[in-house]
Amino acid sequence: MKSIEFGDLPKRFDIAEREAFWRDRWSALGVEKRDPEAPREKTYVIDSPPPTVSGSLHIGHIFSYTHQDILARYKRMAGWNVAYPMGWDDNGLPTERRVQNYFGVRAEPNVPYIENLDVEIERERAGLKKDQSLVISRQNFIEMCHVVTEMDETVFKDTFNRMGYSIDWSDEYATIDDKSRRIAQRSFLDLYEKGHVYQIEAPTMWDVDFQTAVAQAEVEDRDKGGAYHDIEFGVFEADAPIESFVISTTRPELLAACVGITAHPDDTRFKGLFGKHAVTPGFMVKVPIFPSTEADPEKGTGILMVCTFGDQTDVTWWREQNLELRQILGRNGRILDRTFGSDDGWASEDPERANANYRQIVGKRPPAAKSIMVDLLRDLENSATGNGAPLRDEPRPIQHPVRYYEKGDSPLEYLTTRQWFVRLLDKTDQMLEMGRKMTWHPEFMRKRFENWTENLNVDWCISRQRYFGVPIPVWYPLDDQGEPQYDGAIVATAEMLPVDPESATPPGYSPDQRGIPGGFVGEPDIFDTWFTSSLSPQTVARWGEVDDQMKSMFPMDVRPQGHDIIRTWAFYTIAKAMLHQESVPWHNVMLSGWVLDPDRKKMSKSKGNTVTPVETLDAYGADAVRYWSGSFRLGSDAAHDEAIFKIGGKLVTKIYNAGKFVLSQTAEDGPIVNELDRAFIAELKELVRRVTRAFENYEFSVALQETEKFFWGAFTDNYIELLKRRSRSEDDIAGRASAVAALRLGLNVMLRLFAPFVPTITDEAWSWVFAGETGNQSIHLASWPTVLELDAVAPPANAGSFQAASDAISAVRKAKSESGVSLNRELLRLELESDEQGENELRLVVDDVAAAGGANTIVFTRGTPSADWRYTAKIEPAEVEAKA
RNA sequence: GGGCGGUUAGCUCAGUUGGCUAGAGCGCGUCGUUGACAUCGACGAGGUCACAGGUUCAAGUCCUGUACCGCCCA
Repeated sequence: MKSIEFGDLPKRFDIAEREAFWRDRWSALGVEKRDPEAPREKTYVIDSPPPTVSGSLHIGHIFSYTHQDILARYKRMAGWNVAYPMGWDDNGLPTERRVQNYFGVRAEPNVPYIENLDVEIERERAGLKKDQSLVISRQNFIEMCHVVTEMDETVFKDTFNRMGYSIDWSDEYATIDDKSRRIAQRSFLDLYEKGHVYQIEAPTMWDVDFQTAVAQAEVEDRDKGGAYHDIEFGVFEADAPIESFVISTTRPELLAACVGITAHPDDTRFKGLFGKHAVTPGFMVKVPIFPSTEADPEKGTGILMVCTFGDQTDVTWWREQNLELRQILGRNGRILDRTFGSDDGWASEDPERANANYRQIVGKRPPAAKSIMVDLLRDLENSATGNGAPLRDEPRPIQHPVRYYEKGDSPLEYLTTRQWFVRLLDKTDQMLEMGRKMTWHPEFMRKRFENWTENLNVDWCISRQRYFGVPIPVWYPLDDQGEPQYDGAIVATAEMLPVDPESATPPGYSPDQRGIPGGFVGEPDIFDTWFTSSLSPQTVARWGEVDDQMKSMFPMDVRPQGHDIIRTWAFYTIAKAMLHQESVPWHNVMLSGWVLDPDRKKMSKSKGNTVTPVETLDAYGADAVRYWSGSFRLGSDAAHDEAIFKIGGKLVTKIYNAGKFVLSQTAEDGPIVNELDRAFIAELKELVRRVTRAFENYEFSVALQETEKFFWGAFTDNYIELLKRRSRSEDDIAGRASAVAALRLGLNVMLRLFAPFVPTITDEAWSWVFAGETGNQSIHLASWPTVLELDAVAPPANAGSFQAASDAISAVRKAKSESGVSLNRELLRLELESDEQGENELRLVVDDVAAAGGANTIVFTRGTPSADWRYTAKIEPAEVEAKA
């Protein structure tokens, strides 16, 4: 029997040094490697989230990534060929913003490309001040995005490695790399062929700062202060005012864009107006008055103006009532230069006055335009009726929800632009069906997916007017006037991918035809970043590539992710798999909660309450941080609690010390024969059963808790203590062999149960003896403990033996503690009071109890157990051995 | 306004399909400790399981309602 010399191991476990050692060792042993040749049914595929590369990881990332690594390590030990890839989501606005801030640059079209651009030199040349941005070409900008994402990826990778994540880096990808771009464009081609995408020029939600369209999923409501402005309109018949009414609006700056008036059909106050025309004050524009059930009689004055466009209902009314389009807001969020009385849709009863007023707001942003409009409406000259100033009262402040792009700082506007969409509204039933085919952990998260799907009201807008992303692989022919023919879109062919239509030439054209009449023009837009990241399963499985592995990897087994991106990442991924493969993308979805600060607030950079993982890692080590993460249920939010890192650290120390102790015990080889040892193994068997079941149900925190409880309680506090004498006995050779064998088996099994949570300390302890015994160089290459494996040990004569011994030794400790006798003092005689059953149960293991209690003899007396005890130990002061 | 989750010891959280006396860690108190472990051990105190009804032989657990906290959506 190989054992260790206790003194050979350091007194303390050097966490930082050993974690570094084991990271290298795992990678040398290829612990994380999958076998690409293994069949699908032996493979367990994790669709791990590619983190957004936009600066730094925070502790919330670590929390959820740890959950998936715990799963990966468990599945690997349980015999699966685990595919655990990692990607980087470097597309999109977060990266662009970071580049803007990091380098102090801004991209604009029609700026020449500079080779080997040195920002500092160019800034100096342009004479820019600190807060001014250097304007650069799109291509230079994209190059900088690559530089920044590579930098960030290195940092992220370091942290992931320090956490001991068993990521298979041979499956690494980035959403901007060639393969991802090819697969994203392939996705578009497939959707185009199947008729699932379309482009349309229509009002869409628009962020005026980023100057791009946004999708429903990226919109959030924010409660903002605003004000109702009561404005009088005239009602005209035969070009003369016959009556008037007052509307309430929070956006008087859109008055020039007013194209209609509406009120609820049952509203008796306004019933007589329907079918007539109103005239707007200030601009004297005639607009129809129509009924609509969408109008809320309780809101404002009950009658309101319809503008192009104030909100989503304006869009609906505009469409349904076939109203004029009078768009006054430009893509940059400023009021456009328009002329009343000039062409169609801009008629006015008094063009001169309209234009005089309008000129005052041209070029302004909505807030400035608003205050100018309010002043204009205080002017009686601008009344449509001659009844006095159109603004009837001072503005009335209110709080109301305003729609924002989640990453934006200005309210969203509705602008008519041409955008590409994926048709999803007609497929919500199929989406719900897909949702039901998957198991959600925890189950209630399915509801969030269903709610979102049921409430979807716009198709998925996938085009973005940005730079750093995957180009939409499309060109448009130019007619004789050089105008793009959008209906004749030319889609790239499969062989061309990945392709940038801004530089590549479409089939059937020559490069010199770009931009000239009769030639072509490339689509300048890129995809929504979710369009690419929603293909993570297809990307990892190399869908459509020469080394396509869809058959051995798809559908995947599990998608781990945060619950905040169910409506985006989960939703779109399910949509893509449905549209492309007519399948679910995975069988399980596993949702981690958030990390809250100790005041129960969500950690975020803006609040300044974030904790960086690196400082936590430095303080406690990876195993302790993993312990913290593993102790929370899926889906539930976790407080960032220093105390739990400390407990994790204590567990690491305890495993180290218990391991050292157990493996330094020596004995002849021999079977596990003693009653107490067999009873202990029987308990261990039950533990293995429970922990395995918990893992299979994705209940990692239960698995950890069960193992931990057994380890501290049954194993270290009781079993080891009960065996201390026998495991060193000089005369009970068989008993000693049995004790040491059972101790080792117990340690061996528990190390494996702990391994997914605390991979370093368990592998360290494993390496001392078990690695050599089993031939498994790492515990992470060893197999998961099974009940079958423990069946080799015969069952105890009495199933209650271990419990009885534990209860009895507790009673002895209690008695010693209460009579102030130190625990290791010898007793000449120990009296144990119990009922008959208690005595019988203890008879088989009484020697171990006596040894552990330091009692020379145990005498049983009869008593009736109460709720609190089965055994009562009685110690006479005279029977305590004097101190040596 | 709709949906979801939570409310258990001073704190952070467990509590499987309803079933003996509601658990753990931290904190607190007392005691102990030089042959695994001071990053320690033992023992102890501490809970009307948010509230009100109901189902049941039996409810922290199931049902109904209420309150508060949080999240998602409108």
